[in-house]
Amino acid sequence: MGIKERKAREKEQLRQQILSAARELFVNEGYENVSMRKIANKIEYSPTTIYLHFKDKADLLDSVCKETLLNLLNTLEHLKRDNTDPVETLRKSGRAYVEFGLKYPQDYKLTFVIRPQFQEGLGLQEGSVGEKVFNCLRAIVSECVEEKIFRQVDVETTGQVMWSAVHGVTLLLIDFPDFPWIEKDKLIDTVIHTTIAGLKA
Amino acid sequence: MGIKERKAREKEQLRQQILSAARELFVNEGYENVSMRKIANKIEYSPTTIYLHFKDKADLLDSVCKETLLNLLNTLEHLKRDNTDPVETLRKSGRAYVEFGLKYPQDYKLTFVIRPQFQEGLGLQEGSVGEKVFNCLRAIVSECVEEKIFRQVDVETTGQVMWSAVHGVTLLLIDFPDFPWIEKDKLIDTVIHTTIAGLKA
DNA sequence: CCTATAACTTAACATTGTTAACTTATTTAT
DNA sequence: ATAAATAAGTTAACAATGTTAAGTTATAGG
Repeated sequence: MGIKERKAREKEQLRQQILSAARELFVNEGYENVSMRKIANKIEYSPTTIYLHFKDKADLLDSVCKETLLNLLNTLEHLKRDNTDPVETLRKSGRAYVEFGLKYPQDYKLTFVIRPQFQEGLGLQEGSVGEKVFNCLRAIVSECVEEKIFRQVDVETTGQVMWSAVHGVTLLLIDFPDFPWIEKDKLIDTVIHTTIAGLKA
Repeated sequence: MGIKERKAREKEQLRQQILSAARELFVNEGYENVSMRKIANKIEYSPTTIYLHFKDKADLLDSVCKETLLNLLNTLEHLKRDNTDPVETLRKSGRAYVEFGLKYPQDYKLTFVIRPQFQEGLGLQEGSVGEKVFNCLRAIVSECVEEKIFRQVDVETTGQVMWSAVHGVTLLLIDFPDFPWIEKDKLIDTVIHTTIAGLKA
């Protein structure tokens, strides 16, 4: 019965092929400027083959974003954590978050801006990767809160404030590259530093 | 010679008609889902007439965004300012900024997210409305800095940190309406409060 | 060997942004 | 007043888009 498994493997392989072709094109040319035909050409299949693996273009985007979130999750979870200083861990995580966004700007925008527009009503459903990412942030924040380093008792509030800050600076730097920003690294550090300072009593 | 002026007036009138039809459609159905033909139908002209007033669809978007920025500028400039307390003015401005974004979410996204994607390389050119908006923020921030209320001497840094915070929370609330946010007003206030607290010594 | 099923393609549909060519009306110059 | 020029607007067409339905081909199971 190994023959059925080979088929399944081949199918999964093609799925991955489509996915990585789509990602590459989305990232380089922007979601709107990539047609199903372009993706199909790249993998040397007919356009309709894609529809055997993905419901439509939005579904394809969805899958690409899921991968991006997995990458982000992986990045955040594998940070060297200083167990004696939770605030330092939070700072590092914030830094890593922004850096991730700037390293893969199109991926970041695809995931956190474009996708909500096309796939509306995504509220962090149970078991989703997005939920895991936020849980990761929640865990780090909660350590800081539990040790009463922060004024704010509420873990949710603290986490959401932190997310707002890093999300904001990431998107501004991506979307307005020609704006007269101060030195980029200084801005990122100051945003994170300021937010953490503000969260302390 | 009043005849030429009438013509010009009529032309301007049609331009405005196109513009407001476009805005309404963009806002209700999203930039991508609005075709030139749809706009043309709405104003009862042929599609190509639009091209007599606007270079292309991106130019139309540009003009819509310019209006949005003028609205935002107007909102910010007409805030009742407490001249004895610059920090309170900053707080109010931040609040007004976020509220503006949430009141016209599609306009906000169009201006600060979609437009940079289609009209890249817009770096706050001289005399632009965007520049005026940022100058407005700069002025408020600089009062706070000059009175040495803030740790940070640099006006630019302070302003950009503040912008990051309000931009971040605005977009998150717009893009993920189903996320389990804490109470919306509390989040906005906490973001602004935290940032300002962090900016103080 | 036949049949059912899976994998894939071809052809078609309506819709998109945009351009070129055409018509019609109005202003200017002679 | 009439011819020429200009402006305003339309019709028709282009290539490209996402997606579906129908058709083809090869392979698996009985």
